[in-house]
Amino acid sequence: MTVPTRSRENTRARLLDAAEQVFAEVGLEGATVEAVCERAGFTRGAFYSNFESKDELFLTLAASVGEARLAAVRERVSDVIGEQSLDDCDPVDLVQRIMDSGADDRLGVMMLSEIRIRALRDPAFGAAYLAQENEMVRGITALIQELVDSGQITLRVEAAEASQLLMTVWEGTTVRGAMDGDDPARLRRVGSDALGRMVELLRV
Amino acid sequence: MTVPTRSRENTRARLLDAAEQVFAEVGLEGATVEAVCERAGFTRGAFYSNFESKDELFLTLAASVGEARLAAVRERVSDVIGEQSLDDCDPVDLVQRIMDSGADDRLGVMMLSEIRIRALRDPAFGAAYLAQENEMVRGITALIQELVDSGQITLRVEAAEASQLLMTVWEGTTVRGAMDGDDPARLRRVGSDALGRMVELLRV
DNA sequence: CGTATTGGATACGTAGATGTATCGTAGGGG
DNA sequence: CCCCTACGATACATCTACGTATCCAATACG
Repeated sequence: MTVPTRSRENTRARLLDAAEQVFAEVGLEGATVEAVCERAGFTRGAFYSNFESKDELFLTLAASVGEARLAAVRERVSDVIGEQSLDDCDPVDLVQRIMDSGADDRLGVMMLSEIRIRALRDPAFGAAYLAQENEMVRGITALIQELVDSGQITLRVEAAEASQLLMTVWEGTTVRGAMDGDDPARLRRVGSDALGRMVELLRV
Repeated sequence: MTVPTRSRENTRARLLDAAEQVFAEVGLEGATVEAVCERAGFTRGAFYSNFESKDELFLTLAASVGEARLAAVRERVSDVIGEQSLDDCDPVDLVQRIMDSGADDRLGVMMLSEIRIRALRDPAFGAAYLAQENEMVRGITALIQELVDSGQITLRVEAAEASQLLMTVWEGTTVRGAMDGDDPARLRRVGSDALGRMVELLRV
């Protein structure tokens, strides 16, 4: 085929993977292009052949991570909604299944924090980030609304507000959890627990 | 007095102030020592005469910011508790008064984010940060417990858990608010509103 | 097969940030 | 009133990261 075999796409992917780790570990500003290349097993030559600058790399990576998160949530939501028996499921369990593994490992949390801090500083980027997150919330809202409509659960607030709160609590708890321990299992647990308790609060 | 008059303390304070702004704006790694000095109206000579490195400056600043936050919450809590008429106050209002202005301007949010990300990466620092935040939560818990004991309010969860949730929601909402608009008034509003709704959820 | 093209490596020049070593000066102590 | 100390400025050497320009090799294609 006309597609390059010493695959450009593959190189880009490896660079993006490496960048995700490095950015998470030392932060965007702290990361050097060379460090990213080294981890990916390339030299800076390869990098500048594929990206214009560290910033472009970050933007690309952030978009990729964001889309992956969004896609994951969408898939999970439609999975759950698709299940014929929406009735005999524990709502707490449902919400946990949706959010779990959004970014449940330490590095994921760090990378997300890095993205958020950039979103705070750069208005355009921030708008994009918020738009994406709103999409996630909409997805979850749809699911919750489904539960409400089917009489599975009765809420004390609107579905939209509930999902927004769940999202916020999940994010905050995950970050907090990542701060005092590496254990990924415990990290996941902490997030799930918080969500569960939050759901209980939201129910009538 | 034996205390230097071209006041060392004053210089340190000015440098810390400048650092807070610069760190918030461009991040810890992105900030240059020279930028901090320039904003403070000094040269790097003054800096290295007062601090060992940028990192030591950050640590000092973070400690200072943290202590200020903690002190503010403590003071507000004891103010509120001290008020003879704890009975005719709106609980929602109380909570809002406590948390409001913890870090309600854009720069404050950014600086806090910077501190949090460092807390994520540096275990020792993270432990210190969490300890401080737990102290804040304890203070708020005390206040809430007071309200519960006096029969002013009945909660669906324990006071400790309630205050932890309030803290999390407030932090998350503030960050989110800072992302899509500068307006400090609106920012404060957004935070307060979220707290208000959360309090309603927590009540029986 | 040989050749052109493309992906990646090497090498180099440059800019900016760091930290130190030295100097000048303002204020307090004798 | 003068000196001496401490604080901050200036000057300098170094180092790291960046980006570009050039070179080498592998692969697609005739």
